[in-house]
Amino acid sequence: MTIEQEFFNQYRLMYRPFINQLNVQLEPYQLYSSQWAVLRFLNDKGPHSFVDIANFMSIEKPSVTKLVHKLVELGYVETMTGKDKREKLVHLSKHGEELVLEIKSHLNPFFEQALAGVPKQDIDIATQVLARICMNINQ
Amino acid sequence: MTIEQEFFNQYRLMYRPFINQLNVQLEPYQLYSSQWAVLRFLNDKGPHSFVDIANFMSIEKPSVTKLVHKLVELGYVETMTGKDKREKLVHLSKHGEELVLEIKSHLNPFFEQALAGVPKQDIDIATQVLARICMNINQ
DNA sequence: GTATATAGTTAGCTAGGCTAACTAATATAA
DNA sequence: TTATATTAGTTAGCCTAGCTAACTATATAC
Repeated sequence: MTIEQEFFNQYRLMYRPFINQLNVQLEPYQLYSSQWAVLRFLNDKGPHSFVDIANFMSIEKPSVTKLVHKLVELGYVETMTGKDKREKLVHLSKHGEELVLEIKSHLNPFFEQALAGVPKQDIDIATQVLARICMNINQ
Repeated sequence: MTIEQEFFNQYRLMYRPFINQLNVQLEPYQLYSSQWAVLRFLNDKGPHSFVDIANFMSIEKPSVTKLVHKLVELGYVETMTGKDKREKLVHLSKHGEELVLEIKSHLNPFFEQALAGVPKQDIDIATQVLARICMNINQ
């Protein structure tokens, strides 16, 4: 088994336990991890269109429609017309902004526990490896 | 944003592009990535029961039933009675074994390209980080 | 010998995506 | 300037990849 194979094995092996635990953490807020990903994107990068969200998350437009409409329903985001009459910009509502802050701090202990015993330097390296793979795959 | 948050953001951001590309690579073999995960497990770790597969993959038994039955249908795995009349051991068929070898070598260029420009040492560190997280989450 | 636990199955559900086909608005090219 | 092509978002209906609840058959414990 090559070290590349080993890496991707391990990557995939981690996915389900991680997502399951993340969903447990998010349950008190009645959010699923995919919805949380949208909220975090809007919080980190500001208001964006449906197409922007689709591109960032590597999903298709109809999937974004569903996610955003659900978040609108929950009152966490709002939409406004964008640079022309076709485009809609999605942004966090007041309530959504507060929620994101609350969830971020709620998740921190979980993240820290998950990375317990891992040197900060190694976390940085691993993050850079993941980012590089994204770049390599998407170009 | 803490470095832990950054790591998990990046982890999740990579998932969809990676799985999409992996499924493209597996398409010639009429396999989905989840089915491939089962084949690889059986190849790497030898014959195992349905419960073993469920535990290893962090999924539930009924999900394993579906996956394995499909692989039996495709002729890639076979089942035999295990250590008592309840247990069934799943193992690769002759055809399945050949296929795994073929797919592994087919995937190598994809994995190498995805990790292009990443020092071997960093791949190792990243792999260990992922393994450690699995351990931390599952204990 | 009865209660409990374990392995696998079945039925039916959900999250989280997808494609195809559509509308409305905008941009481009003849 | 109109006809054509492109873009943003939506709708309908599908699929993968999981899930829970309830079941059967077998094995274990008391």
